[in-house]
Amino acid sequence: MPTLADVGKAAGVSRGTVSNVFNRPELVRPELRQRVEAAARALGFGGPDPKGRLLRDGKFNAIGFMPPGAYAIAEVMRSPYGRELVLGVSLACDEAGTTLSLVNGTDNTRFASIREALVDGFILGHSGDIGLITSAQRRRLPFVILESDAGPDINSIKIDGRRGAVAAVRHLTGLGHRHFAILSIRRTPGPPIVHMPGQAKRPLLAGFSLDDERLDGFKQGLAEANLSIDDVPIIETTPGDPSAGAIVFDNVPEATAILTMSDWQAITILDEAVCRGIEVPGHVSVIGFDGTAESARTTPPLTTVAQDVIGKGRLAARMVLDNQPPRQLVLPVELVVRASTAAPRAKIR
Amino acid sequence: MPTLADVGKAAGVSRGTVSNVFNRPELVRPELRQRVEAAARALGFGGPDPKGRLLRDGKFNAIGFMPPGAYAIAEVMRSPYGRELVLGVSLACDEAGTTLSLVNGTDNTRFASIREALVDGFILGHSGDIGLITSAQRRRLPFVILESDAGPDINSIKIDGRRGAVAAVRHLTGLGHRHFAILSIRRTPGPPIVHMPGQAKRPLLAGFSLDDERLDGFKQGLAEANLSIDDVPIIETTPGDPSAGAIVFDNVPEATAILTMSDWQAITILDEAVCRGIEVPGHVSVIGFDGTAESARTTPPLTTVAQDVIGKGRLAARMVLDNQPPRQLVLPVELVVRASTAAPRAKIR
DNA sequence: ACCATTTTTTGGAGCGCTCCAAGAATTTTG
DNA sequence: CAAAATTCTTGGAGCGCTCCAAAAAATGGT
Repeated sequence: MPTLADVGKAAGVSRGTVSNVFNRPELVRPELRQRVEAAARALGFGGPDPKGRLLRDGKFNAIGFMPPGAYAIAEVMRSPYGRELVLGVSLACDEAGTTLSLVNGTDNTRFASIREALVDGFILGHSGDIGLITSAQRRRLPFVILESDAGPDINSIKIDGRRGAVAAVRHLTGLGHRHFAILSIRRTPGPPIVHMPGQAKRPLLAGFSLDDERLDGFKQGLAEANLSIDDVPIIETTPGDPSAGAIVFDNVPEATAILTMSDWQAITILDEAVCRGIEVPGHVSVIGFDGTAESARTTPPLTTVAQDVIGKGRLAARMVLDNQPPRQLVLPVELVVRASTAAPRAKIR
Repeated sequence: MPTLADVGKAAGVSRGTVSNVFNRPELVRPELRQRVEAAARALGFGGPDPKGRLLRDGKFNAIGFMPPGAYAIAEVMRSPYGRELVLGVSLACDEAGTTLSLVNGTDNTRFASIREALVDGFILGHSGDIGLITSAQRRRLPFVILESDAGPDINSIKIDGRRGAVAAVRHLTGLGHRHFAILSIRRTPGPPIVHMPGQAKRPLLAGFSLDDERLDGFKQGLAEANLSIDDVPIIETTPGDPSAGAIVFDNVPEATAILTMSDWQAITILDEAVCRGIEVPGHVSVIGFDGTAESARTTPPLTTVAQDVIGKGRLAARMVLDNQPPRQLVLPVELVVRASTAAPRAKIR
């Protein structure tokens, strides 16, 4: 690979002049410029190597997005929520002329990824892993963490998940539902976990604030209707697990209403319901979370706890781009009632 | 920002030793190591700055994805096709432990972006702009261009658009359709362009091989049914233009079948049809392109010319990651018949 | 033709790091 | 206990570039 110096030698000029030819051509005499350009062409030199500039200037002109939990970029791109989040981030990046790096973080390489990412700041998908946060702090770059309580010194953005969860339950109990199932999120790879009532270790307050908060909201909503969350089966699946629907229907056939943690999960339920000839909302009501574009297009359209995912992504990007003093934002949610919920009519089957 | 040298000074050791503490801790005596670590902590040094390493090693460990045409990252993320493409790329990146940089390329900054992207290779979304390709070649990095004929020296991957287009038309003429409208892609920002039959400059062979090829396929398919593409109105809209449906219905009310260049466009038509009370496929048949996941979820589900978008993205990433001698791949397409096409029944209105 | 300006070109300094050969310290061996 | 072997630590070199102050060349005015 030829360098500026090589081209300079070939053209009989100095390193600095060649640099000028490429970066501030107006500074160099046209005749000389042409000679240099010819030399560059002859050597197959395609412009100054960004590595050198980088070291000099110290700016990557990029922000990094690190997938939530232990998941990979591809899993983010698969999820409706993840896609909208990335879309929002990319919107802000487009505006700022910044590159968006989707930083890969597999379990063991995650910390290294944070240490080494070629970015000027980053966005951490939610994660209960405190190590990640300290890793990020060490890097001394602006960053923001999503859907995680990380204290007052750290940029964070989250939605009011508790309120959303309460609203979801109120809507359903208001419709007359008394038999629920909750589809929660399993944060580690693996098959679904079924927590039936009465079992010892129920997944409340497991350390992931996103889920905790929503479960707590469900609990509160149920309590308002004199129901106890302890009587409600809770099933945890990884976000896109296609078997979620089957597990729920198999384990909780008596449920007339299913609360989920994401539209994606709700869609899984809908799909399985179609397979089994279970009518939604005839036999069972299903409620999503996030209010992604997909939720409006399902059959039937999903009732869901909507948030502005795109706006959140954009805001997150702006936060790291602007590098202001840390703020903790809590964004509102809104229950969007569509056609996947109705008064209970009949038991399944 | 403290550097290795600063930490070294503070701990009374050399730069090199500090580097070893962070990169090959087993080489340095535990006692010394701890002293260095303490010094690092005291100075708030969070590990060697990647910039330095980068210059030394010369590998970014990242590949860049540059949006097709003149569009921005956000526009890619909005389009069903773009999302699946990026998903495919990210799949390969996950496997390779590589970062995926979504490189921003607005019109004028695009060439600079290619020159400066901090990547080891890149994927160019399709583009008729030959300048981009030479730009990419100058950079001397492995790259692949999508949906573009770029000659034998350049990695390229495309689908067999012509065959797909022919299949789409055959399907519709076989159903008895004689009145078509074509929704094509406008490559420059701006409002839709309507080309009615008999007008001078029709958009055939405009220089963008993706569109050209498909239009050519439509032409061939129509010819097989003794129809001429010169009698078919062609409307060009930017990929996500929501007004596409309205423009088509307003300008070509007699069409019983609408051919599009993407599922996204077809979905636009479907949406507008709902607004106007036009039945699909009762009043008009609509056919998509790409076979994205979305196409299966519309109402009615779309008949579409399917390709393996995710596979294509993955393949593209592998190509630049592997850096083999240039290849030109043409991937197959398959007509997927769903419910958005049927025999013509009645004129609209 | 000469000096004062203005325009061009130059090359040193330094960005932060890792590699590596060589030197220093320590441990082992005879 | 000295010499040999081993383990640690060091600091120069160099990655490719841009900035900048200073030198060189060109230009203009008299």
